[in-house]
Amino acid sequence: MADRAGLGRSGMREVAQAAGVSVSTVANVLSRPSIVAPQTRHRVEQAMAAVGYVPHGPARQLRGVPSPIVGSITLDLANPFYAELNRGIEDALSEAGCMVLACSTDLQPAKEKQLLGLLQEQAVRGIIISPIDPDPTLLLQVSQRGTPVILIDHPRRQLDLCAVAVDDVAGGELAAEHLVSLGHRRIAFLAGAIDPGPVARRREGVRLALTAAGLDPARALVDVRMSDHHRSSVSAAARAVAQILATRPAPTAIICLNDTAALGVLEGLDAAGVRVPDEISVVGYDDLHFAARLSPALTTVHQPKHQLGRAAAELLLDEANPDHTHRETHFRPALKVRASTAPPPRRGR
Amino acid sequence: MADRAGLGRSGMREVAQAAGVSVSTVANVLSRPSIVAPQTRHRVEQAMAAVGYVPHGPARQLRGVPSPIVGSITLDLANPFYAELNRGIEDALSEAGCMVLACSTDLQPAKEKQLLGLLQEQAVRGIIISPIDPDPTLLLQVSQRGTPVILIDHPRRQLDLCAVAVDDVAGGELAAEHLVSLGHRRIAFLAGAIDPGPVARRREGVRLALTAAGLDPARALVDVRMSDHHRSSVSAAARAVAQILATRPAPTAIICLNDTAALGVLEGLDAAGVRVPDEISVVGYDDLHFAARLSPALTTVHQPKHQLGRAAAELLLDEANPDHTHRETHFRPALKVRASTAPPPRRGR
DNA sequence: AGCCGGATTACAAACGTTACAAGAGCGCGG
DNA sequence: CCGCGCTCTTGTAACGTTTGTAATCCGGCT
Repeated sequence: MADRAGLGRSGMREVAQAAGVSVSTVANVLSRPSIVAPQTRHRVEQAMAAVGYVPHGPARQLRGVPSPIVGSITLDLANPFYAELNRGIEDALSEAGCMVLACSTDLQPAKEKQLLGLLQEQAVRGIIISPIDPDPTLLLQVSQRGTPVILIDHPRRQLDLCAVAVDDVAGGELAAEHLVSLGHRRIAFLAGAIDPGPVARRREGVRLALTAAGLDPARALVDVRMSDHHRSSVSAAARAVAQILATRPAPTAIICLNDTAALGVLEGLDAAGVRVPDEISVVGYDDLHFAARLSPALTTVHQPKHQLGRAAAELLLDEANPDHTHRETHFRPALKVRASTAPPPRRGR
Repeated sequence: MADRAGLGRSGMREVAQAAGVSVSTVANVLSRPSIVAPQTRHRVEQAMAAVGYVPHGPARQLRGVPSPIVGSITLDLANPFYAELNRGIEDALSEAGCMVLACSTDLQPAKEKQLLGLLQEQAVRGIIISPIDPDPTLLLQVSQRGTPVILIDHPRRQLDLCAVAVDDVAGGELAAEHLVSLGHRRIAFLAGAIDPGPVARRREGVRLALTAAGLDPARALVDVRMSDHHRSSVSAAARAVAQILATRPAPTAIICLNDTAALGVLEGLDAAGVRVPDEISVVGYDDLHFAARLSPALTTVHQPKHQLGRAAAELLLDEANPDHTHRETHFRPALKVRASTAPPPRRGR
């Protein structure tokens, strides 16, 4: 009766034996306690405690119970943006007794493909993905094979999948409109070596805003790319600064693909002795915790990271619902104006 | 023969039928291809592609194949420290085809217990945990029941478990010695509402260093605690600043439990018009990406976050090894001196 | 005393996979 | 021409659950 922990795992069989009942009675205690006589139930419960019974999830899955595990495929789970996103997913899932299996692709389509395979094999409840591969056929296949897929920040077109997104074009527009209204006429857009969809759309938003302001994007917009060794994105950005400073005519503002890159940009500008925002303005993207505390405080585009994850998880959980229909949840970005942006310097044409 | 994706999942039975062989032959193609005649093998492989076969992990597990899933239980996966840690875990695991199931306890022992249960049920390959509950018996039980447990930053004593740790006492000492050598004689230690082991040990390290310097900890060390609504740790810290500033005699330096809190402290000091480091010095902990870019750049204690996770995952993977012996991997913290620390102001006694 | 119904509990099959033992087919030497 | 050994394939049982159906027990009724 005491807590003698049998070594190794014990299953219903051991419990049944210890309680002097059949395996199915043990099963009944677990899944339909009401049909078991109270006395028997107690005996079985005591036996479960005595042998240290832990139900075996995989076996249950085999019998059709859905897995409590949800896969999350992002570019990098250490990136604070995705870390917050995953946390939002986790919070929504935990209310349903589910958990996040967090995976990083490091922008490599091959890795993404491999992860999709692994997750399918695990028969997860579903997959939430920020796709790097623009081709959606694989995702559709996964979905058709029975693993629900929720897209994050991917243009869904008429795909038969659920999605959550924040409007990246609008985000780019916000940043550019702000700079234009301050008087900037030549703006650098700093991106990585490869453009995930969201970054490309932000650039597109910038382009649209410039055009709308009567500027010629071909002149007003300077494209800069970092050599993206994914982990050291801070220092890569610092190196990109040199390139921007060497451009003629010189941009008077930089829009960065995210706050982490902006961090590196500020560092690089500081090292180069260029003052922000007096000599050049800097805009970030994401509004991470530290953005407001940088020197100078970073003007950036806010994204509802936690809510985004939560919404994705909620859509995923709803897929179990028999009358579920695929749909899309939208969020709007918001500009946070802080100290890193100001009118361009006078001599800056 | 074409890629007609059957809706829903298909198993070996469907493959066998499509290839005109028995289920066991399909199984052989998968697990011991060499014993299958090349011609048959090709036929089966084509059939697998045709029906879109995906192996069913849980069923394999039932037959004894270990799960590729590893649980990671930390205080908060959105916290950059743990996000980096998880990334280290993921990197080591991915080399072995494994994945991280990332969970947050939010400092609640009850949640930790619940997660341990869920992970056990999933029959994960093992669990890597930064425990909040100081009582190790539950963890030992989990381990005895067949789920390997790796501790992170937990005093292992003679527990029969693997562990990785960075020496928190030494970290506290580093911070305090630095401040003492600058001339500080009254130092505030800012902690959360509850102390996880690591924070308590850092405080202990500070105390030891002060004593070693001939100071009386009862006078030289001021304990301050934040009301810890876990998510808004930045603003909670800002509020704690008021409390510190009101203390008499006034501390001339603050050691924060982590960089995130330091972020809030800098913000609060800024709002209160107190200059750092001229009027007060601030030391962080963790050395997160942004620490070097704060204003002023934050002096902090560096922890090898990624390596810590990697080491934990490697220990866990080694548990499968038949001649595995439980052991401990140690790391040393390192002080990063930057601009947020300086000698105390003159009048500050 | 035999039978019935309700309340409990037991049996058996199935989920998708693996591994072992056993079977089928075949060429070769005796 | 038979049987042997070889290669390749298949049948079968088992992993720990769940679930539908059958079996058992009981008291009460006729």
